[in-house]
Amino acid sequence: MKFEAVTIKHIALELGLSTSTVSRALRDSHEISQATKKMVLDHAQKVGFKPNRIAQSLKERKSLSIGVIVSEIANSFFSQVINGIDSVAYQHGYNVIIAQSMESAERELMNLEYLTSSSIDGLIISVSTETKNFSYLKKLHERGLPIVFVDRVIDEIETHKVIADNYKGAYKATKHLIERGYKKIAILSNNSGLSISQERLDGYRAALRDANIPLKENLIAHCDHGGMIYSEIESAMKMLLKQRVKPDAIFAGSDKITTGCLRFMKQKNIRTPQDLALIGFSNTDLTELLNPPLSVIKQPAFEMGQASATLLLSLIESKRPQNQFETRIQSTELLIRKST
Amino acid sequence: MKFEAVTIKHIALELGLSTSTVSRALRDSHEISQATKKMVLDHAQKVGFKPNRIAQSLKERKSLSIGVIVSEIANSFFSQVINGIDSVAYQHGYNVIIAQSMESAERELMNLEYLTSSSIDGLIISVSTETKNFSYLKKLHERGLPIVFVDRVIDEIETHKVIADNYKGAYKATKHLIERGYKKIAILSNNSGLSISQERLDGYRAALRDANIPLKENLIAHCDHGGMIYSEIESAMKMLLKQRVKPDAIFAGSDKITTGCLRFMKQKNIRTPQDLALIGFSNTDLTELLNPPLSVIKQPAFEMGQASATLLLSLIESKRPQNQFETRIQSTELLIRKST
DNA sequence: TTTATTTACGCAATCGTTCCCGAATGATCA
DNA sequence: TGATCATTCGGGAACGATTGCGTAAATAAA
Repeated sequence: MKFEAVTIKHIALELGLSTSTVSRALRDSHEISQATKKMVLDHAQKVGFKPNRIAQSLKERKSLSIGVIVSEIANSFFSQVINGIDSVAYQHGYNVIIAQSMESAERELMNLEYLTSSSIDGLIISVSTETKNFSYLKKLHERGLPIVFVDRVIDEIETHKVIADNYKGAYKATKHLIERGYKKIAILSNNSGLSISQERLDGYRAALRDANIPLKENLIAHCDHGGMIYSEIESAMKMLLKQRVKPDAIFAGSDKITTGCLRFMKQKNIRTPQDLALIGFSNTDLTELLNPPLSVIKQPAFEMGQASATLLLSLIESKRPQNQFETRIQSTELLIRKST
Repeated sequence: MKFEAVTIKHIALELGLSTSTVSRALRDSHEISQATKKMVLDHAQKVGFKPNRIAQSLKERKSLSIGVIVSEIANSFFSQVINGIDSVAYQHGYNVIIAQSMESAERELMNLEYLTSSSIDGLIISVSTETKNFSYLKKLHERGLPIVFVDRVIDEIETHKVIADNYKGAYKATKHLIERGYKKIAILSNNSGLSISQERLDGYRAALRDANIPLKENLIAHCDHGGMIYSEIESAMKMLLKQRVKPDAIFAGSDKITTGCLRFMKQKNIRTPQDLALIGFSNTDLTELLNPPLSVIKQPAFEMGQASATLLLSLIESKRPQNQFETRIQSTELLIRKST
């Protein structure tokens, strides 16, 4: 069914003017008399005229909307990031079109193709765990699509990036565990292909090194799907707990993995922190209400969203191709609670 | 900076054809020879042609995108709803444009005006707590914009609606509390203007009546901003606990309010369930990991999203104005855990 | 009065696609 | 052989808004 809208043509017809005059009057052009302007404006108001944004987009060759691709909306970190993006975009009159990859490279590509068929002016993306082939993304970027990476970045593509200080965050978390007296600290990391995983792993390694604790490779586990599937957390944990040197603390690499760990421990009646301490990256605001209240590394998700939107808009609205790009590293927060 | 795209015109020029022929070839029209089709298709593939969706939208008078307005994305219930909407929209080739009202009627109106300036084909909305004046929404609907309400509906506008069985959910929760032996059951409801609040309050009242427990008006409190502001939960709780007949159980009316209550009790060292039992509507998947594990009424958020998207698409794609509308009531689930 | 200048508006092209008409071609039939 | 058709393609007008350019009328300057 049709939604009949008032156009500039209707107004022109009813007022006995040309469409150009009406358009100019609405845009407050200096070459239209005050009298005509008032007449047009009043009439437009009366009939509830709203300029057709699609026609404007076609004419102006921009859509005033930005695309956002994240792995999952229903994830506290990403929903907060989106919140930040939305707040900035909204202020600047931009629409936000959201798509989820669900950690699937295929869906990510489809979303990408879909969003970029001239319907977005720029893109903010946090790549999926599966993404290995980023040639399509790279091609888009080379053809001039403004892109900003947030959280999970691709080093090979040179553009603005907004990330949390994963290295320092992981370092702080590990150091905290060490200071608490834990000796056998395992890490349950996200997919190893992800930038964040590498950075966090580096932080973990550095903290151990600085404390002269030897790194044990078999205390490092990965969740290839970022904890999207509970069973991978389960099997990773089982693997870790089967080791000869059983870990006394777990450092979890993402929101989903952190809560997944806690779920696993509860199921297996593993007490926290007595049997096994737990700390992890997380952004849910419920961590202090959990049992036990979780020690976490919290990322400034909302601010990261804001920063990426700001950077993207500057890219979109800059007249000439940009080649100076910045990587904003935003600091994380260590919240110490009962689980460590 | 510009993102130069390949158009049908380029292809036509390079192949020595007219734009009409190219267009028809791409759309697999019967009046184009197989040879020409193949030539066009191959070439389009080669140069990476993607039809400009904006131009298509203008021509076809539809945008293939649907608008979604919720109070807040970073709320587990709504993010799950959006997830459901997205899954259906995606399958049908529709974009989802998301906007948040942040429980503000003003922002809701602005989003509405923005989204409807010919850039969406339909709307799924869950109104804000503040929304009292829905005349603009009604006008849009009368002018033919397909609208589906989800969760928080407006009775006065006749269209498809998707809600959870709030009445029965609240009834079950209250009955459960009664069966557990609680006598003085308070309800901390959402904004009283909201449909869901009324339905839940009705269920609460009915359960008390059926158990011959007199209803005490001063055990009913409201959070006008839906728990968006923590202080309103705090003051409501303080009010309830100051009553002469102190409640022994709290029934919380929304996700935010439920966790807000728990937060309050933790702060005040009120033990759950010994000092005060707690049950509430909630959709976070962390409730069982909380301290104590929370008994909750869980809504089928994802399915509600799917249903509303399905209904909206049927509305959009129906040829003639619809006047038979349905209200889908989806059943809730009572999850009993330690907090009651 | 004539010329120059400003003011206020209309014409028409444009953005990229789609689609209604024609029209040319070759095949088919009476 | 001339008429009828199906096939295959091009011309050009939309969709709604914007804008460069042209121009009539009104005003100012000479």
